Amino acid sequence: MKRIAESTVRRLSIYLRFLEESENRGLATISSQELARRGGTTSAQVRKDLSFFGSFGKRGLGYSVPELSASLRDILGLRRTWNVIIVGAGKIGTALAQYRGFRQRGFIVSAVYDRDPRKIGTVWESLTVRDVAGIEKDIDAAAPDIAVLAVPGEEAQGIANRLVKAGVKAILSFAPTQIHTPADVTVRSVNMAMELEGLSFALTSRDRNGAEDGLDSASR
Amino acid sequence: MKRIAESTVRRLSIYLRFLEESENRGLATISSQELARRGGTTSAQVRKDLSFFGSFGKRGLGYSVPELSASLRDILGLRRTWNVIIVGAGKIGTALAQYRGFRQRGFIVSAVYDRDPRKIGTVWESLTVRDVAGIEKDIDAAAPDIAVLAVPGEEAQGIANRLVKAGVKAILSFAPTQIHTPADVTVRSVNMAMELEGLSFALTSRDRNGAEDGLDSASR
DNA sequence: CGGAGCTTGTGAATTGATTCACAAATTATG
DNA sequence: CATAATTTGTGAATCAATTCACAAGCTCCG
Repeated sequence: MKRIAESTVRRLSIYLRFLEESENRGLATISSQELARRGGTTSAQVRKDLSFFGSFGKRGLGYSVPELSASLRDILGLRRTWNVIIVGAGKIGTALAQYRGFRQRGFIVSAVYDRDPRKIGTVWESLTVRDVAGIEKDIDAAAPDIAVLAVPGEEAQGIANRLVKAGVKAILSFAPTQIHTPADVTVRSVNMAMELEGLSFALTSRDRNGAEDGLDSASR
Repeated sequence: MKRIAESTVRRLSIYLRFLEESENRGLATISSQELARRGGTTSAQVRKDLSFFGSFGKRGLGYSVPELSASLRDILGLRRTWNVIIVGAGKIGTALAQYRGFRQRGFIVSAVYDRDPRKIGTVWESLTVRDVAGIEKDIDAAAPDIAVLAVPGEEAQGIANRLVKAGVKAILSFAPTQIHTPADVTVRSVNMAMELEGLSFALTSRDRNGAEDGLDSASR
């Protein structure tokens, strides 16, 4: 099977979000044009993205909203639930553990870990914070699909190594540093510092060059 | 001036993070090779990225750690501080408002807004939550550089429109939906759902294709 | 001080992603 | 039922990003 670009997968997510919204509003069909408008891209891009996975539309008519929704959920692997653990019960970890959106989309947080004895044992919404020291044993037993890494930068790589050794194959990292893993482990990372610096760069170079005529309108 | 790719700017951030770490450890010089290893890229990529902005190294020796650090901070616009407001005092907004990393890197959170009367007036770390109804007046007076959007998806576009109309030129959005703005406003967005779905896709297609031989090692 | 050993900076080549453009399929209309 | 109006799916063309590869410059050592 052909390798799918990450940019394509990101856009599929965006299309799905909008399709679900359209589904709720009772729309029956939608064109690549409209999907593109809302996703901040072009209709050719939408069709190309979908074409990697099959042929979902009807010429002259567009796509059936519920059918395309279902297909995208299928492609993205969202027909099942995923077992997620969160490592790090600091500001971010706490916010994530309580974030409703996770469960809503089938990502079930089954455990939260920290190393701070003052945090271990505390309970949020039916989840007890566990000691990170025992995480390998837990991973062995529960085989979580995804680990969310919400620990300070200095500790991130060390914890990642332990997670990988214990068998975790997917990591969502919030650490401000780059995480290295073997090729069979997928890492996505959210780096706030990087995003802010991207904005800082944009604001600065705009000033430096005098009202740049750039033409980006939708984000990323 | 040539347009700089977003991917280049993202990498500059990564290089800077590692340079600062090296600076703290007292390293004097560093090669593109080493920078690449830690940034999960190649030495040619590092040199190309830097070449867009000038010539910072010494052949045969590498880059001076403090000099390159300073140059990158300069390029990224980090020699000054930036005035940041946070809109939405929910889980994410709260976590962000208290996040030390912001201030550390020169992003000063000057105000937090919400529309919930129960939240308006509450205080965290010397910041009082203000009524979002009056945000236009505040923006007029304080001219914040960056607005962090941490409101529910349904409200995000509406608030973004108000921010833009009031003069905000840079937005960091945490909304799960795409935000549209005029070309002169830069938007970066962090979309948790998208990241999780990316992992779900990777895990699923790995299974579907039977232990894919992909060769990604560092994240994004 | 001369040669060996590195490492940068950068055009050229390659690889990858996006956009174009159009035939084919479908619906709507009179 | 024929014609006009849409809209998909997809090779080909273009545009963008990455990698290659090597001359040029610097350091170090004997």
